[in-house]
Amino acid sequence: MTVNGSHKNVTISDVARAAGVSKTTVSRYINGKYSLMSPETRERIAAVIEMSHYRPSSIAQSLKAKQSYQIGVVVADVSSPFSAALIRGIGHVLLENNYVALFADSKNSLELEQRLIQTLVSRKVDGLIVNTNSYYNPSLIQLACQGMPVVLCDRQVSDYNFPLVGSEQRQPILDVVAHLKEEGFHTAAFFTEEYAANSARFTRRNAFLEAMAFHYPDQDAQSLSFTVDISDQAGTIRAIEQLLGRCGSGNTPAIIGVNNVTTMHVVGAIRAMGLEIPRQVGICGPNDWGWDEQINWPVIVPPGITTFTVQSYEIGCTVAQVLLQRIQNPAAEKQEIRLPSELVVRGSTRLRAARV
Amino acid sequence: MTVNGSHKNVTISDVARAAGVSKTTVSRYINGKYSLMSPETRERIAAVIEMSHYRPSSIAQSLKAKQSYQIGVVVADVSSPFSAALIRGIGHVLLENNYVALFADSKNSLELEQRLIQTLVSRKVDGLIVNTNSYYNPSLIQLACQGMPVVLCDRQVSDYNFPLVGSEQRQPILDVVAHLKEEGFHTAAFFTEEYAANSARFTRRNAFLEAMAFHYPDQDAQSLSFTVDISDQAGTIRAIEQLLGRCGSGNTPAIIGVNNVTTMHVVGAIRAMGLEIPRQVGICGPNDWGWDEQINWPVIVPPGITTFTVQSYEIGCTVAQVLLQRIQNPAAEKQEIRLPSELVVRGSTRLRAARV
DNA sequence: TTGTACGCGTTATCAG
DNA sequence: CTGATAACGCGTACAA
Repeated sequence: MTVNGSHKNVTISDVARAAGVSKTTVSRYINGKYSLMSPETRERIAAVIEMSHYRPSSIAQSLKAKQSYQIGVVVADVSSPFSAALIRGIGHVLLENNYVALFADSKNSLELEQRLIQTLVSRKVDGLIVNTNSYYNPSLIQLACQGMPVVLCDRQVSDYNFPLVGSEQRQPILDVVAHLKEEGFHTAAFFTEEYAANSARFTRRNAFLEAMAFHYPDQDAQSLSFTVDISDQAGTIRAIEQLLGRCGSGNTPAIIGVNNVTTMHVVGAIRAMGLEIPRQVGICGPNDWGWDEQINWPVIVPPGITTFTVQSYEIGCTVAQVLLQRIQNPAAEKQEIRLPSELVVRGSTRLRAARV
Repeated sequence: MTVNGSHKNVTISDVARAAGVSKTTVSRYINGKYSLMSPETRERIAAVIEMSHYRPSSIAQSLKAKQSYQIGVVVADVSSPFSAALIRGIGHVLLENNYVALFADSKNSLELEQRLIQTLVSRKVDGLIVNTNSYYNPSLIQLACQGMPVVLCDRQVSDYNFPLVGSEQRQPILDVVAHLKEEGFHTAAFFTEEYAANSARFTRRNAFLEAMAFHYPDQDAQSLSFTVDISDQAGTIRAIEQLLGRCGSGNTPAIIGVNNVTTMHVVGAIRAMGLEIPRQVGICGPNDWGWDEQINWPVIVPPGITTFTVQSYEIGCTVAQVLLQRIQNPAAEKQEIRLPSELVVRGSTRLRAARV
């Protein structure tokens, strides 16, 4: 049928010629305006399209329509489970609406993020979903001011009212600290990556401070917040040692990880130290995996890791929907949507049971 | 591309008019042909572009150039670690070459895969990277015959010689069975998802059979290959019980998972049964995580899971490079590239040490 | 050194 | 019911 590689792309004109009609009619056929042509022409066009494998060029369509039907999606880290579930949700909604996603991974770098956004903008995406790397982000604000529909994911930016979809940040932390107190942990500690430029981490940390003031009023919460580097296990081990030293023997602290990756990093450090969970130290954190994931690490890692859920897949669906709405109606009021979280208690914080 | 009333999109004509030159000259400026204009005009154009935030429309450019500089990437399952690392690799190489990726997730469904590919094709992607769901895939073959550059990822398709980049399948399985024999496991078993339509799983299974014939010639390898459903833990538990029953008490079998997800699923089942690893049962499998991942589950899950590495990130880089080459030179010889694998022994198969 | 005119594939407008 | 024709934004022979 077709000859080597060099197969010319069949266009609407080719179809028109072959069917003996005009481009206009073919265009009408493509757009389903069958009432504007006789059944015979319709048949004829259908046959030609079938045989030639003709597909309209969405590039030309975009040029004409001034819409690309493409959405730019910039995530901070594809390798995080949060991003994976997010991408699925976004992809699902976009596909249903005949949009396509241009995904890009900013590798936790603001510089790369900006470069990628530039690229996507010049690709004429109709809108942008950004899981940004920086709370201070003038270039993103400028973009929005120029009329680009932007919806943020999980992380807010200062000095501009972006629409945002993310998970609830404060309540789950309050819940988890209450739970730790109830289980009899001597104190709670918060292990976070650099949080200054990351609104999600920042907010969680503040919630931790707030919860500590309530449940552990005699503790100095500030000094129980440790900033760690997930590529430096030795440093994390030192932090844990410091925490244990402060509690004194016989007293068990619990660690809250700021996110999934950090929590797992801390688990690794605890295991490297040979500590017993939860008798010597408790551990818990958010669970970014989407609900349908097969590798459910909090269950698999003994004795089961206590988590609070993050509905990453649903966040993806929602953020895509919000963006599409915004594209249709840019004047709509900007909303900030927070999906609820749920505490799932597992062995890693069941201190009372472990003491029996 | 959005025109939100406030800010019309500035085109090359606008720039030309504002700078008092013709579109041609502006076009030349954009494409860096500075030798074709006087320094003054160059300055003037630069100024206008700067002030107007003009960016050439890559849609119009694509229409003209008959190249979209877009690559379609269809993965079988974004939520698998393999895909995440793969996407990173692909994205990295494409960005460096001024290409952009249209990522799509086929959710392990051939039907969805085909639909997605249709979408991508009508988007006029310059090429396609596919981690396909089916070994029998006429529609993909047809596409290739029509001249679309296609490079496969890890999974081959029958009856057509596609270029492919993936990991080595046979050798690591042979190595791992040899290792199990050496550690004194009574037998090895292979736990796989449906493998008939998946060349990677099929090949690994065959390698298992081959290795068994060599290292465990007295065992019936066929019946030691279990097909499991990762959404059915009860079924997997039954399979493990059957395996244990066959070995008899005092004899320890080891399980090889066909892929990362299956291996973790089996670990979950083993834990649910309360079995001790590796004393009562050994477990190992491939590790799809990219080298730079932070959540390194084989290390974190006690007693450490023996794996053979899959260089997912590098596979992504390579597959993108191969595709770009193919786009440049469609007549080039088709190659099948297999990246090597390495056995990493951890506690989950250290039977001798566990018996001491 | 700069500009004119046309075409890329599609759709909307208007005229039969 | 059908079809010419003009855009959409850009690149490029071909002039000047």
